[in-house]
Amino acid sequence: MNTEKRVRTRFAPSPTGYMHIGNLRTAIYTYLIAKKYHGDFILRIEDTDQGRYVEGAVEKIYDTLRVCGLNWDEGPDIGGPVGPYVQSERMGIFKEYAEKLVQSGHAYYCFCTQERIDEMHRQQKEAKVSNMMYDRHCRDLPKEEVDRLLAEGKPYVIRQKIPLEGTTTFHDILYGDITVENSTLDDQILLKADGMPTYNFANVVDDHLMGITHVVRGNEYLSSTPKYNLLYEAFGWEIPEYIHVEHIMRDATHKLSKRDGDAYFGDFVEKGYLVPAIMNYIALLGWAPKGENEIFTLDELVNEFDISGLSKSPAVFDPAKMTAINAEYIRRMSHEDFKKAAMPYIRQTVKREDADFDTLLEALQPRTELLTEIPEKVDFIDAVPEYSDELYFNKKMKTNAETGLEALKMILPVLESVEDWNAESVHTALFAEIEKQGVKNGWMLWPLRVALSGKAMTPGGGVELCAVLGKDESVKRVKAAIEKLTK
RNA sequence: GGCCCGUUGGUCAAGAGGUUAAGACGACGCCCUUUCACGGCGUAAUCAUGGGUUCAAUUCCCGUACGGGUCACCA
Repeated sequence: MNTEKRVRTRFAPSPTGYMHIGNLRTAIYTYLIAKKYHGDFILRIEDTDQGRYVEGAVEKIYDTLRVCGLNWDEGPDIGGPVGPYVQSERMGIFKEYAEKLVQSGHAYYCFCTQERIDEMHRQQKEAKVSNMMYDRHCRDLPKEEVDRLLAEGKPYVIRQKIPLEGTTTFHDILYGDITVENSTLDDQILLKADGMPTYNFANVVDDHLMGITHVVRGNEYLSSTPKYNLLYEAFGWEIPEYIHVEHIMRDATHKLSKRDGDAYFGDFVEKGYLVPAIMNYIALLGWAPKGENEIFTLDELVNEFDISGLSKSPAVFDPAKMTAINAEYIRRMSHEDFKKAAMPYIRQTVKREDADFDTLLEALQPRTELLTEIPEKVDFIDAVPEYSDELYFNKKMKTNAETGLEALKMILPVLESVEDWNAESVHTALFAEIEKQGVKNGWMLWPLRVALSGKAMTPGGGVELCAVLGKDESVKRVKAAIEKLTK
């Protein structure tokens, strides 16, 4: 990769809705390349399609990029030396450059009506034309004719005049040289009838004017890149380095989709994924680090990232792997951070104030993969849910409702006798009793867990639950369980 | 359909003309453990396919299959 010049990359989304996860990944790679080489990361809004503009979408882009820590050095909101950074505010520029191209013979006015184009497409389809392109009807209109139509005020577009013969080769850092026959390239529209540029044109002009050195974008642009190169050549501009990244798939044949609720950044935040974990995982989808570590903060990624680790084939999104990474992030949180993150979820099902939340959080943290699992995990704290006596049966512990009753009757006086109530004192007292009775730990503690929680799986065992619930509540629950089993 | 791109375990993937073909997630098993986890240890599982080139190919070349992308006054 050529880094002689100051590296400048850009993320150029269209304000057409929410932030797609694939788009976000492109933003991450784009950011990383800029930062890795101490260059500039630029945000540009490509809103040249007046019809697709979505209210609030620009703010959504800002918000997402910000919470992800992908801070831009130049952009619509903060300005910069080569603004404006919103394409609709640059209309005059594009028209001027399109006309330059007409003058130099690399583009031409086209007065074809939409009806004529539609009819042409219809006929091409009927004739089963394999490569449907504009038929170049206006390509060689005499100058006088063009001037006359222009003077009449006839609507027009400006099309790129692709060479009829020869080939065009472009270079991609990942894919190497790619060559195509010019005869397969369409005389694409550069300037639309409404005076707005197409993406294909605006993109080239802006990337040049903004001094972009490395163009990072989705692989769907691979096939139009030869046309971009022809444009750069027509202008006599230096061609940037291209890095096309493959798509993220739901499975081998489908892209992530809106319908499955797995396409947007916000979907995952809602599902309880931590933002750094999402970033970490999607960075890994289509890119492999050199070493064996897989957990990286954004800053660490800046150092670790290397273009050579990018993949040329599509990657299937694996929710299980992202969950595992999320769990790793949760485990690595400090107690305080976890508390801050988890309490709102605990509060969804726990209203009481007198529980020992620190003990609960300690038990919860290594058992939590997704924050959204928490409410269900702690929903027994306010009150024991309805449960079946079957729960007392545990093959490994050799317990059942009968032995459970026996154990709980032993436990009750022990708990009542504990003075200074905490996990340690309860543990000491209970284990003394276990030894005294000569029973297995589980024989005594499994029923305690059930009695306290009405669940087979809880954050922590009987001892921790005692500590969490407090003496009065624990004793009360054990008594209630004895009563329930006695009936 | 034309053109372009791709194909290493279930998934993400490293890798190199000669390797026991990494690692992670997942699965399974064992250990630890008062459950579930966490942690530890281990097992199974991969070079799409047919031809070349070569002493040697999963690695290089060609074809085939499969998959993806693109063929808009959308980006």
